[in-house]
Amino acid sequence: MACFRLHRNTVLSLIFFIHVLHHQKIIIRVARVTNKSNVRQWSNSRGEGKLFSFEVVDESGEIKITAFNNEVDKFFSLLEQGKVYYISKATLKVANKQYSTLKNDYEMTLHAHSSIVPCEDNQSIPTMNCNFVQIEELENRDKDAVIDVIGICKKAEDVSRITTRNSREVSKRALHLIDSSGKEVTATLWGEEAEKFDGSGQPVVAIKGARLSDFGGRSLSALFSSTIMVNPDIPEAFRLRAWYDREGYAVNSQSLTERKSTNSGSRMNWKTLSDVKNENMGHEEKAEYFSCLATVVYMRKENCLYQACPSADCNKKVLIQHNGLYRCEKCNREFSEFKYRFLLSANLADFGDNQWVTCFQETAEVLLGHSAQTLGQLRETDEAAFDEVFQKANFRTHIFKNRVKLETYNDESRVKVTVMEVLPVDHREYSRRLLSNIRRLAF
DNA sequence: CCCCCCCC
Repeated sequence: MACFRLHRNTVLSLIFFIHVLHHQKIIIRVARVTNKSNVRQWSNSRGEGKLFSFEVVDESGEIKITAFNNEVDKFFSLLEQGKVYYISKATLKVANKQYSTLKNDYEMTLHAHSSIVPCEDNQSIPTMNCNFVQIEELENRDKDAVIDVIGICKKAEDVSRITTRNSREVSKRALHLIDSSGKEVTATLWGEEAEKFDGSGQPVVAIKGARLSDFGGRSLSALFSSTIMVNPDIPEAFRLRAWYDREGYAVNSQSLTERKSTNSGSRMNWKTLSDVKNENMGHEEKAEYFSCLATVVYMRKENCLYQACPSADCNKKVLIQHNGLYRCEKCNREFSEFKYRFLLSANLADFGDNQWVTCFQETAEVLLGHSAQTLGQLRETDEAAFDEVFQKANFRTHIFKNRVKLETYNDESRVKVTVMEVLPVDHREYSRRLLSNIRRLAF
């Protein structure tokens, strides 16, 4: 075991120790705690216990240090984020890069003989190695990049509880950060960080080590290893504060994170029309869903409307009787009136293929821009105007959310595509998706 | 000795 006695004025760095004292008990002169986790319990086949970890920085770099069980009791309350300590006799081991975003191939573990002593004389120790990326620039960074960001928290959403895929409950809170690029991004905090965050007074928020996600276009998510600083004592924060109070508050900022996430998120199962055929979508027992960007190239206007039962939740086709009344088989009633409903066959095309689809009431109304009732009356009164509605709706491009299912008529099976929703094309989001496809294909 | 990084 190596034991180094250091002079106060001897600057020995983390890097130095790593080279000299690999796999030995080591001493760090002084280092600042930049991030400190909560105490966490673990339990697995090898046993159970508790731990916490923290990260320290000195002039040479940064390293993660983990404390288990007794060392948790001994050191957890002593260590404070931002403060400087003498740390000695920790064990060095190779870091598992899979779980670390720190720029260090090693990490350290505290043990029974480790000692941590606060250091008051700490002017020379860097506060944090932040490399802030302008919010505007996030647009050009790769998904999953871990970046440092600083911005004014223009708005903090309320904390909420969500259930994860692994059915764990966790708190989350979304922050809307804006910086002097005039761009805005949503950053999500988790757990205790989400619960204790106070956004009053639109503070400067710096997040070191946030993960860039492509949700809603571009958004950020805090990791366990992220450090969240509110109104940090750094020049960037002062500059932002001054900018915001002088002019930034009035900027009509544009967010990189789309507000409406339903039509841009990864939930959408994007397909081209040829994908739908090549992948034999809808051939399974249960229906499949896909979204596509496509252009309407033809609509069968002849049979686009039918006369439906006028009762509230019945859309059954009615038949005119000899007595001039309309009969609904489902309701077993006759009515003097009917209501028009859409059942529109349309042919959609994208760059590679085309596809017949069926649009019922709501989706047909979006495509044609008129209610079934209006169009039904128009057909009766002004055929030219009726035709014009179709002329105008044709060759329009939309996003279509569809359902595909195999249907059988007279022993003949064919795949039927029903449009569930028609959405406007968000060209920014669409371009981003194309770019991300290109990136993916480039691998 | 942990290693969870989440949700829309």
